[in-house]
Amino acid sequence: MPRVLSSEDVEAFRARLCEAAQTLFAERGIEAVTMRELAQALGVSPMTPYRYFKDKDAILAAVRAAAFARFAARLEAAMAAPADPLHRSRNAGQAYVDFALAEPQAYRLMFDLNQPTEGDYPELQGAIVRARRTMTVHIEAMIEAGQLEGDAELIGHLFWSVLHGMLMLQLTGKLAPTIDPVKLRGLALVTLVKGLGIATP
Amino acid sequence: MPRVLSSEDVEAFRARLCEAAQTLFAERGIEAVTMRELAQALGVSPMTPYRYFKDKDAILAAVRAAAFARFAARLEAAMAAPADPLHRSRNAGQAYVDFALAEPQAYRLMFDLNQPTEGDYPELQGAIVRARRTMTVHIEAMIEAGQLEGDAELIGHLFWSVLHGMLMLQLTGKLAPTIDPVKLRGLALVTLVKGLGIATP
DNA sequence: CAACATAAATTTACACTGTAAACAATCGTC
DNA sequence: GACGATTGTTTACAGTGTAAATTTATGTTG
Repeated sequence: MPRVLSSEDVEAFRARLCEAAQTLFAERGIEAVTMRELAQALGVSPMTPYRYFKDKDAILAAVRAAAFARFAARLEAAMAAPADPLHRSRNAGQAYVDFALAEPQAYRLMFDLNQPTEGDYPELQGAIVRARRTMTVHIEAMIEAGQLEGDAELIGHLFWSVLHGMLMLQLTGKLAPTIDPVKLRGLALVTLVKGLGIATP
Repeated sequence: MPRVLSSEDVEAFRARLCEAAQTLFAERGIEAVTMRELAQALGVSPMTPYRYFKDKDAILAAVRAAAFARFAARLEAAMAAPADPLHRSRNAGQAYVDFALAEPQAYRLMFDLNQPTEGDYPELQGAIVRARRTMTVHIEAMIEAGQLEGDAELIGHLFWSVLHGMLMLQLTGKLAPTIDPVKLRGLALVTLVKGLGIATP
């Protein structure tokens, strides 16, 4: 117990806690994880996390922010390959789906309606803004390349809505048993490409 | 306290409880409502609801089923007016949005990722199946009318995904401040109509 | 009609949750 | 070397969902 904690130590503990929380969430489900479990996973007494986070909601917000950061990083990585805007667009969509299906609990938490609004957590808000910008960047590129016309931000939100809607219906088990999610995503893609008038080579 | 309860009485109590739950959910938010509050709202002791529902999840499932039933009824009503299939389609989409925005807490509960899967609650499952069928019926009508080609169920799920995705992003506050939800829905409509090749008069 | 059996409702009790408040232990500073 | 502040722990509490025991009230029966 050092008398004073460097801000690096504080940040390190927070990171360790978020990591442990994320792991436990993925294992046992989010709502099944308790404060005491979390503390025990860090080998620390039940009240210690409260020295580093105001309350449980603050922990969830930090985990959400980390998830959005990973998410944005994946999208950016998927668009780093030097391809034409249309292909980058496809890669981004695929990365979006891959992330949601690889880390469903994280995706759940990111878009959980029961979580408090992000307004109270600046770090989380920043992560969301970054992810959102990442999603519109390639639309702007397509517009600049003359492959598409319209409001980039609005079109980006349309793509986002379609992806999010399909994934949520799938993750909540609302799709009919006869519906193949892959086919659905294929239909969505060709419909959007045609409907928006995106120029295909 | 009659000695034996007719099944009508049982059903009546369940209905009263669901109604009270729905009201409290809309007022104070879903997760803030407790079993004891619910019982008190019915003028009954805290354990009495357990005579009519196995546990809290069963109550939530019943409320969800009722919400899906109201939802399906709204959609059906919106499509009852004798218009051509395309207009009925528009009306259905509008009714979908109106319902979600008029009863956001109900819509939240219906598509809450934290709720147990509907497999354990046959009544709920039936309500969902009915709502889903309602959503594909007008697509089939358009195909039969020669205004559209393709798999009706798949296309229905695409419409559903777009509506659900836009609404969830809006309800979770994930839309950028510069995005007007009405504009977004307008763009979605014209894009789907054009992308799917729906014949417009 | 009185006594009982039984189903409905209540009361009590318990394990568990998040967290506030009091407490103990440890280190840099004078 | 003693002090004061800060970290971590212990204790305590109100509130949750719900299991078990208990009471209450009624339809049936001797």
